[in-house]
Amino acid sequence: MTGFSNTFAVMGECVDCSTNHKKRSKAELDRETFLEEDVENKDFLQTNFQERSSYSRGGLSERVAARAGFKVPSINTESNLWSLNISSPGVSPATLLESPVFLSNALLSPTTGKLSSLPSDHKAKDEFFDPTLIGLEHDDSQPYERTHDGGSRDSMAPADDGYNWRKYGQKLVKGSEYPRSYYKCTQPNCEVKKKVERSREGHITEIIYAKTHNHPKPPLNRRSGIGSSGTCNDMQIDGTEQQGLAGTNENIEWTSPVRNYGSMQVQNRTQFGYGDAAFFKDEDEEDRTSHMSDSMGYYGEADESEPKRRLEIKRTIQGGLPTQTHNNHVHYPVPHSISEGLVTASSSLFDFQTPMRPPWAGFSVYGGETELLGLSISGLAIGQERFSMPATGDPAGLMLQLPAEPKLEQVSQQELGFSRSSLIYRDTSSLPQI
DNA sequence: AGCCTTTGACCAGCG
DNA sequence: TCGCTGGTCAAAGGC
Repeated sequence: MTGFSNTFAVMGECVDCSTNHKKRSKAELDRETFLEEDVENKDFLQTNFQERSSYSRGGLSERVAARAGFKVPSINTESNLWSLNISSPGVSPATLLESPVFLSNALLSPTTGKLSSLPSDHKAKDEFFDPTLIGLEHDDSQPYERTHDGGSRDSMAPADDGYNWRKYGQKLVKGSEYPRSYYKCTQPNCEVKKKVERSREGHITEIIYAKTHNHPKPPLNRRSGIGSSGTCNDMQIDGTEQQGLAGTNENIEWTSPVRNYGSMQVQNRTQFGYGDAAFFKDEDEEDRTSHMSDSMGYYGEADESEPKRRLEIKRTIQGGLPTQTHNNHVHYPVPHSISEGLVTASSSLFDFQTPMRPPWAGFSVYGGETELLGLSISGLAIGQERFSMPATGDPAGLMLQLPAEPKLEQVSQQELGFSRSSLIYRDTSSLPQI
């Protein structure tokens, strides 16, 4: 396996975790006020799964952001927009979104619940985790993406998410340090646009997508081929059925009705789904539970009976959702899977909120500055192995720095039982408990 | 030739 | 009505 860049980073806004944070707008302050009030709600996640109103206003992402310190993808279902704040020098967020690290359940076959594209041997696994394929390899000499024509242009290519974009404008937006670039999907009749903000160093600080693609991703030999090169395109896919599924991860073998369900959700909501609470609005809890499992592609072990699984995934829900354990030590559902499919995205949230998850399937964020150090990311559990990378934290920006070499750990099938392909943010035992 | 970025101008919404 | 702001247009030029 080639080495990982040590500059891979996921950075979000730190919500009032230090007094040295940058000045914030009134809207941000108002939001924080709202968030502080909401901390009183211990079951906020469950609430958000059941209450569309708060969810659709982006409350969930903001709450998660408030608790996790990350600015997570937010969804505005009314405007059909979502935004992502992410900084990844040399790694396009879009690539990250599609990488196995963030794709989690996307690897599950919606039909069988199995990892449809799972390599069967070590070599294959290593290849699968080739960081060049998932966009984690980073050349320090290229702090940002450039167009593939050798970087002769001064411009930086938009975050490559597999689609072709044409820049049609750039503007320095008030309140933003950096200019905002406007891109349109070059596909005829596709109205998808995105706004990208980059820092002076070329780091993408924000991406906002609008609307959804009404076409599959173009072939790889398109003009702009950075980032997605080989990411997910080597798997079988029913291309005719992914119409409307924005950025469908080609790792998924869409062969079940779940595909249609997912497609419907994406078309009606947002390009990158995150959670699916609204879908369950009019359903009773059991149905909701069932749909959750469907939507997230989780079908449990192959030898489990459907009623048993239903009863189990229900007990989960009824058992409460321990989302906050201490004042400053919080286990949060982090949107680790920010892939372009709602099926995947919805599952990620559920994975993180469930108390059924194995003990390592948590993500801790500490309120103090130094406590972030030592935070680790355990990645995609694949087959019998788990991919993990110790990370160091940047207290100011919540930047997680990954070491050169990720670590593959053996993971028992039992551990993998609940969510075998989920990316796991794990708090290490070395982290201080407050 | 085609596709892209750049960039100033224009437009629409809002207070 | 006016100014501000974000978003878009379109001509020019590069690759």
